[in-house]
Amino acid sequence: MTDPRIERSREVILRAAVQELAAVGYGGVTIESIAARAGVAKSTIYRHWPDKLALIADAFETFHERMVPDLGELSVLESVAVLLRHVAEVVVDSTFSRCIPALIEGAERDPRVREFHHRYSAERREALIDLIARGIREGEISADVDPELATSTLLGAIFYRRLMTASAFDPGQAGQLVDLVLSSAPAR
Amino acid sequence: MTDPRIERSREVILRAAVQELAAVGYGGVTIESIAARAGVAKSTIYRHWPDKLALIADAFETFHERMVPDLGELSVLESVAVLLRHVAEVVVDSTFSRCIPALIEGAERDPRVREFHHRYSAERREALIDLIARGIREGEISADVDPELATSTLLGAIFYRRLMTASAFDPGQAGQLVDLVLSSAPAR
DNA sequence: GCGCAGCGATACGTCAACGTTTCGTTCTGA
DNA sequence: TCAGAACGAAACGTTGACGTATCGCTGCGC
Repeated sequence: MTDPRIERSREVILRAAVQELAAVGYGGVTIESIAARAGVAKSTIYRHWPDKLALIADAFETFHERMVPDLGELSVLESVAVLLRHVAEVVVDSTFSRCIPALIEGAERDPRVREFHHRYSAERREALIDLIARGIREGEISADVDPELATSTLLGAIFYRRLMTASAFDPGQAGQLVDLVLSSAPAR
Repeated sequence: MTDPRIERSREVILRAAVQELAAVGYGGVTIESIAARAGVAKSTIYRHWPDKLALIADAFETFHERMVPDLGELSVLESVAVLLRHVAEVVVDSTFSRCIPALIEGAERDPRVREFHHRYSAERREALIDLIARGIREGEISADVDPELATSTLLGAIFYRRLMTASAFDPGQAGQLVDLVLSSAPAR
């Protein structure tokens, strides 16, 4: 059998790494601070990961929250609202949310960070694009709506408020947001 | 008179600081790299600013682009489209744009950065909120539209694409975006 | 219970950036 | 022209983080 201490160490270190990322940002993370938070010797970390980025990437891969909730038998518009509300709740306050600025900045400078930042972002986006496309096929949403643009618009509202302003998006506004963007009969 | 060398040094250093910020990010900026880029001795920088953050803040204050273009006698919807197109152009590609991730990350960790990040963001937002409110008063936009929410939505679409995805918002889509969000007659 | 592998503690060398200081040079205003 | 201010160049001490290495100890599998 494989030594259970290995898995236990890995887990506590990965968790500590995500918390550190959320707390001090991508540029601020330190192997030593992660070790301290995890209650682990620095050497133990270097036994499992070659360097800092590998650890951070691994940690994020392990602990990022999949922002796509289970949608039951709801209508498309209701599903979109539920999904957006869920995204908003995560974005407004969660460990993951506090990692986002770190990821954005990291993605700007490091191709490896960029790769998984965009990958996880795309995962959320595609769920929504598919949903809206279905809504159009089923006649619930106007065919004038571009699913891709609408998705950027819906998610954008939530992330914009979190990243660029002092007041976060209120998850209770999710329905109102859906109405604004999707329940429309374009004038032109 | 005051020595002209002072102003000349300040200017070339501030410009170099913004360029460095755009190039390597908030966490990556180095006094020495700024000095090198500016063609100036490190001691000269410390003669004018007490520390790194003071310099960065000053530089950004000096060189950030005001993303609010002059709007002539256009209709409200046309004005919004022009404004969004301008924002998109700046966000897609500009020195300022490359500073945004750095600002977001900086704002997350440092209250002073947060203060001016939010301030400049609010400047853009308020111009748009006022415009939309005017559109509602003049009957060009449905009274069901919440100007604040619509603004976050419009700007959000642009920033979201820049910060979270691999493909930036196409400024040519500005009109389509306005149609989607504002040219609506809500179904409910 | 034995041997080994994983761990904690700790010390170490390296490096990069900080911010300071010094000193000779050059530019400026009076 | 001349005193003083600003600057460039360079050296310096300090700090903090990196990543490495050593060495007992302890818990694991067999």
